[in-house]
Amino acid sequence: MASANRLNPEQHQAAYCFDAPVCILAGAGTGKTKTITERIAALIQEEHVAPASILALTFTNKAAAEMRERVEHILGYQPRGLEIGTFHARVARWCRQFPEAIGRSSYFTIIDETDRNRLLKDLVKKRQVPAGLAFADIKHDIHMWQCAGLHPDDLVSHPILANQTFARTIYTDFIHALDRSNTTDFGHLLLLGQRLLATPQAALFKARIQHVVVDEYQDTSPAQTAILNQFFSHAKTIAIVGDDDQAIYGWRGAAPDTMKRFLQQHPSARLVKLETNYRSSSQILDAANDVIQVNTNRLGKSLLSNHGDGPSLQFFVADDDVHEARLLADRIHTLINQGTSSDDIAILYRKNAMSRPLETALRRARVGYQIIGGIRFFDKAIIKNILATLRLLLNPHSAIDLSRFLKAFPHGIGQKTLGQIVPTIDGDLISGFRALTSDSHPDLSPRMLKKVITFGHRLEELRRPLIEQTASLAELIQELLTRLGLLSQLELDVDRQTEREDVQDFLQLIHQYEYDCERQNTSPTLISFLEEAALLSSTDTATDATHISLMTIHAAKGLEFEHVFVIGCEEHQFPTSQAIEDAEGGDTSTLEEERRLMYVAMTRAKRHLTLSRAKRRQHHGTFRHHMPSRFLRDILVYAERQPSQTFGSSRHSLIRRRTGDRPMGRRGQSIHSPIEIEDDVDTSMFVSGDRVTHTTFGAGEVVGLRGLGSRRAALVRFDSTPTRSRTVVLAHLEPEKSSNASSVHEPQIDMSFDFGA
DNA sequence: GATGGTGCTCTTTTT
DNA sequence: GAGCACCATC
Repeated sequence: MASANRLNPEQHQAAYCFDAPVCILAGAGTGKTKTITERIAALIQEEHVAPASILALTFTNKAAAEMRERVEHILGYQPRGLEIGTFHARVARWCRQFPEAIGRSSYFTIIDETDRNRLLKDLVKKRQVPAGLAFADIKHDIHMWQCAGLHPDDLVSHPILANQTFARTIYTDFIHALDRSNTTDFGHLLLLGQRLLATPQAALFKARIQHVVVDEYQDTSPAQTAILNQFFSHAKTIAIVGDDDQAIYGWRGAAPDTMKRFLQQHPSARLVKLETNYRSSSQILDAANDVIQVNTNRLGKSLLSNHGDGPSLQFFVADDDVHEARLLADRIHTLINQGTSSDDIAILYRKNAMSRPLETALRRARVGYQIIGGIRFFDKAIIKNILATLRLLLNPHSAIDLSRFLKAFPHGIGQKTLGQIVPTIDGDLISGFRALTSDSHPDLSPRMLKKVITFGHRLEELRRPLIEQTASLAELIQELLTRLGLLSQLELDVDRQTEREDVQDFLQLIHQYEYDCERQNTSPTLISFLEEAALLSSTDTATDATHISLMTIHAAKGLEFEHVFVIGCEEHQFPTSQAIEDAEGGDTSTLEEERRLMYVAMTRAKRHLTLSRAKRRQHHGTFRHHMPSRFLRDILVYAERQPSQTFGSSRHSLIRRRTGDRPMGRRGQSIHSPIEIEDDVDTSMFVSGDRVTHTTFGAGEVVGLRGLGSRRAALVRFDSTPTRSRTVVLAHLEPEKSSNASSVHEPQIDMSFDFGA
């Protein structure tokens, strides 16, 4: 039992609890992955359980891969049939086994968020939208129903608000459209899984699963819980792992009390708390606890550091977002020069848009970085077009993919004709390009009809080699892209360098996929490749040791770094405006989630945690001023209650850019020398309202800023043509001499958070 | 039907 | 700062 020796007593108790369901409350950095991998290995090795009877569900593919690897490492061999994966990936696999049980045929496809929204929008357009109802609200309602595991049929008996009836209609249309086009989206996939597990076809397979392990249980939605319950009812052992303080997916339907409810549903369950933190210094944990302790209704646990003291936390205050990015880039540049490895450094932010100034600053400082999440490779337009083409050829019923295909590769058939041949609502069983070859289109002119039919036959021709798999996948796809003319088009166009590279990367990826399949003794089919592409999460990218990592806090969940920088610690950014407004209206749940998010961010750090804020930040082209985040205050107020600690060794030292007028006054405090900023030519030079002069158009006023390809531009209303604004390149603009416009935007209130001065 | 310019609106977070 | 709808033009 060598493996068990590596566990501490609590971890051991959690891993080896086989006689009752166990709820493992695992704080950040307490070795929960280790505990569950040991558990899985122990089931196989010591309890002699068949690997195929174990189902382990994780939140990301990356977590699943890591878990599988670690289990294999402990066992020393690859267990056969072990079901490890994300909810979505497992469910998709099961559905693929019994497609007809859920009203699908083989080769059903999974559409992504963008395509789903496009479909929803189309459906909304076909109906009479009630006045005052925004698309966002409809989308939100449907999303929430899907998370709750509710099918449109369930809504008949389910209480809904009066203003939700239209959304319900659209939801019904939406499900019909998915059924008809043999597709599904992320949300519906889980409902299909739920339905599948209730069918006789799945009974055998369902009974096979006898041991269930669920990671990140605090973030499971009711739709996911419903699937779990199908196994919980007969499973011999159950282990759920999670941390209610790290529940950050409420907007995806996860209730913050999910863990608590598991305990209520399983009265015999044992609660095991893992509270020894092996990751962070006590300074970091203390500060993180200061933030999280404000929340009410926690299951309650207190993390104790096993690492002891570390350096103090650091704070930066920057003038604006660009300045903040530069300060960080400088600091990181220095760290790396001093020998810190790049993969020990991460910058975390609340939302993706915050990465832009960072990217500029890091490039300038010659610091290699990679963005985890953000725009995925598979989200790039050119790749999406190729994927849509492949999906369409595989699944001729997919109207969504047909529409995208025709936009990407014009065949003289536009959206109008498409609308006439592809019925998206009501009745018709034919859709997608199968609709093309059917000859009953009374609305079309004979000329158009001929065009459409020819086109349909062409697609059938393109389709055949893919279905019959006459050559390797990579060859087939290369051939297809050649026949569509895409490759020659890209060759000819100088401006499409990036796209050319992306397509090459894509083909390379297919090669890689075929190679991987070969190694794992599975056959590389197009459908399995597409599925992997669809379900690959944005955070699954492999990390690279020569680059620092940039990501949202959500994407950082489960990761750890020696140095963590959390930027944008400002009211209305973090916490978000929405959370602040909700709280003012009496609903503190979103604010509590923001607080947990800060807790997650802070506990990613092992030894060095730096928090920064900018006094003003560019929003949609204009600057907005922000007060320091209340979370900063929660940390610092607490620090002040500890007067015995001198600053140099205290938990909270301070680095602040000297503004020249007021160096901070505390004894022993370190103040960095002033940091020079050179002026940059970018949009932050101008803000809306600035008076400018253009080399040809003369004087005018900036009304907006925008990007124009790789160049930056401003939207200017010129005095000579006051009725319309013009987009002009920044290089042609100069601030009008007398202008004082930007100083008008100075803050009315700036607490200039003096951190205990 | 395709294309290109223009001016709105807007996202937190993602499987 | 991007995506989108809308319009004018070819």
